[in-house]
Formats: sequence, C-alpha cells, structure tokens
Amino acid sequence: MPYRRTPKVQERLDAQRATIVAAATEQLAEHGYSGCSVSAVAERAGVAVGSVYQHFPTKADLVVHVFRQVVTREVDAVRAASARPGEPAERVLAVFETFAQRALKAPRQAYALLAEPVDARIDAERLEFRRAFTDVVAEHVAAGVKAGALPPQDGRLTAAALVGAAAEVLIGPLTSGNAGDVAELRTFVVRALGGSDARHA
Amino acid sequence: MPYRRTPKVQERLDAQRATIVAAATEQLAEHGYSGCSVSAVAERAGVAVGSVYQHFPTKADLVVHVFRQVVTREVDAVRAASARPGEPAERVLAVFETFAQRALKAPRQAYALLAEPVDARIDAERLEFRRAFTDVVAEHVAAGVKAGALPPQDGRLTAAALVGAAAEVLIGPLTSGNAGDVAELRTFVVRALGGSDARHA
DNA sequence: GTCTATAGTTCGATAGAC
DNA sequence: GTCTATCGAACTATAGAC
Repeated sequence: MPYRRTPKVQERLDAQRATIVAAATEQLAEHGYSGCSVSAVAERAGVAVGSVYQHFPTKADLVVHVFRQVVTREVDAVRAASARPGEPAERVLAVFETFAQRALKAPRQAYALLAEPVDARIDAERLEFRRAFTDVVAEHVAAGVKAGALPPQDGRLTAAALVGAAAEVLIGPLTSGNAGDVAELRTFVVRALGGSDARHA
Repeated sequence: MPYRRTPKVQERLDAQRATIVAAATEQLAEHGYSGCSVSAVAERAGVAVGSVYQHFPTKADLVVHVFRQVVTREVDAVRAASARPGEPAERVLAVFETFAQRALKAPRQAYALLAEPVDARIDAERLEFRRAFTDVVAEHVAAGVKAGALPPQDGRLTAAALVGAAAEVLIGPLTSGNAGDVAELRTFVVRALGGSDARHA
C-alpha cells in the first residue's frame, strides 16, 4: 500500500511550515538578513535544519516568501490608512506617515525591506514592493488633481518620486540609529504635492 | 637569476588591466550585469578568461571596481554642473537635470547603477553612491536656506528625499524604455524645494 | 526528476621574458 | 635555464527545459 499523507500528517506539516515562517519573520525583524541563517531560523522554530528544506527548496525561497508576506502587510497597512475619509492630499500624507511610523517602530525590519544589501532575488522583490506602494499613492494624487485640490501633474510620476523620497529619507535614520524626523518628511511631502496646505506647512 | 618584473612588463600588465576594465565598462553600459560574464568581458578585451583573474580575484571584484569608477564619473559630472554660478535652487536643479539627461542617454548603464538586481556587494555600493549624491545636493540646499532663498528645512533630509525621488522616477522609464519626462521631474524638484520659482513652474 | 546549458573558477601547458 | 604571464579547456555549480 502506497504511503498517503493523512489529513493529520498534512496538518502537522502545515503547522510546522507556519512555525518556520514565523521564526524567519521574527529573525528578519530583529536581525535582518544576517540573522536569517537557516540554522538560526530552525533553532528559533524548534526544528532541525533539514526540516526547513522540507518546505523550501533553498534558503532564498524562504526569505523571498517572508519578504513578500511582510511587504503585503505593510502595503495593506498604508492602504487602509489612506482609505479613511479625507482630502486627497491628506490621504497621501496618511500613506507616508503610516509608512514612516511603522518603519521607525521596527527599524531593523524596515531596513531589511528597503535597503539591506542581500541578493538579486530580493532586489527584484523590492522593485515590486515600490511599484505596489506607488500604485496606492498614485490613485490619491490623481484624485486630487481631478478634484482640483492639487495642481496638474502626472500622478504616477509624483507618486514614484514620493515613494523614492520617503524610502531614501528613512534609510538614513534606520542606518544611523537616530530617530528620523517624521515631521520634516511630512513637510516635504506637502510641499512636493503642491497642495493648498503648502503655505501653512 | 631570479625573475624580476621589468618596467616594460609592468606597463604591459597595466595596459591589459585597463583594457579589461574598459571592456567591462562597455559591457555594463550596453548590456548591464547580464552582459558582464567573464567570458564576454575577456572576449571584448581580446584576452583569455584566465587573464582576467590575473587582475581581479573574482568577477565580483571586477564589477565593483567598474561600478565605482562609473559612479565617480557621474557624481563628478553633477557636481561640475552644479558648480556653475547661479541661485542655490538652480544649482540643485542643475544636479538633477544633469543626472536625468545622462541617465536617459545611457539607459542601460543607468539602470545597472540604480536598480538592476545583482548582489549584496553592489547593493552596498549603491548606498554609498546615493550618499555621495546626497552630499552634493545637501550643500546647495543648505546654502539656499542660509541665503533665505529657500524656506527653512533640513538640507540633508531634503537632499536625500530628492535623490530618492529622482532615482525612483528614472527607474520607470529605464525599465519600460519610454523616454522619461525630465520636465515633470524638474517641476517636482522645484515644488519640493519650495523655492520662489514654485509659483511659475 | 533528469538533462542540458551556461557561468564562475581553476589549473596544467606553453611561450616568452629574464 | 628558470620563472611567469597567458591561454583555454576542464571542473563545479547552478538554472532552466522537457
């Protein structure tokens, strides 16, 4: 009789996989990619190194999986923050304030997502990450232009610029350990949008 | 009699090294990192694969060397452009217009410098690249604030934001092949600086 | 899962400098 | 005659195709 994976076994496998992913996510958040050696992840998950490879063919696949999961969480967070009622410019601001606050609360993780030198696979994921982020911002900028609350501009270009700006501004504090100045970033975004708030900011 | 490297031999060695570096630079500019296989570089340089390893212990070392050389050239170009007389805001604009124009003239190279997924060593070099770029911009922003031509702001933060913005905006056109809209980028920079030109831009 | 293609690196052989 | 710069096929690993 051929071996068949019973539901019970499958359940245990799924649970183990989740444990491993959770351990890798925590390692990433606390120690970045340097802390994501397979042995460190396995130890944290309470499994053998070999068990990690039962679920992921290579370490890179595990790390990419974790990266995507964390990024999805972050993009969802800023999307939710910007979905709350308000002027388009305020929605854009909500995106970046949420982004910055979350990054500064988990600086090691943010650095890993944004800039920590790793490999080509993660580099490619980062491009995707920024594109997703830009999509969220671009919508609100375009809405602002359409409503006349913002001066005429290419929404996607402004959005890309703001995403690049926010990422670059955060990398400094994340690297040096200094608390970044979120208020200054806010001022920059307001001015760059050219919204009516620009004068009082 | 022990063998001693004569000046003549050394000269030939230096010339060969320069040839290899030039070939790698051209490959990078035309085909990015994908075009920088050791065999392709060697062929272009007219030497054997093994000879490359006489000058660089690994391919990564060669590529990092080329990256640094090209980046130095680019940073020097924008620094020179911004050194010409003018208002601080105009100097900042000169940096980004020069940057963008040069990038669009050599799109494959620019993509390689800015975003092409590669490896951790190049990622680390990119952080340095952006820091050097930010330094140039920050000086002019600070000068503008001091002269009262720009509203009070953290010069380094604004500079980092603009560098991030410009890089991110360029990645789109560089990836898609569309000619990027440099004029729109200019408008963005002007607004973000908050200079007196902002109203007529 | 096997097989093929490709890329980075190594190394023994050769030719030429000393 | 000794030593080394150069060469390029061979080795090893990895990625993609079937």
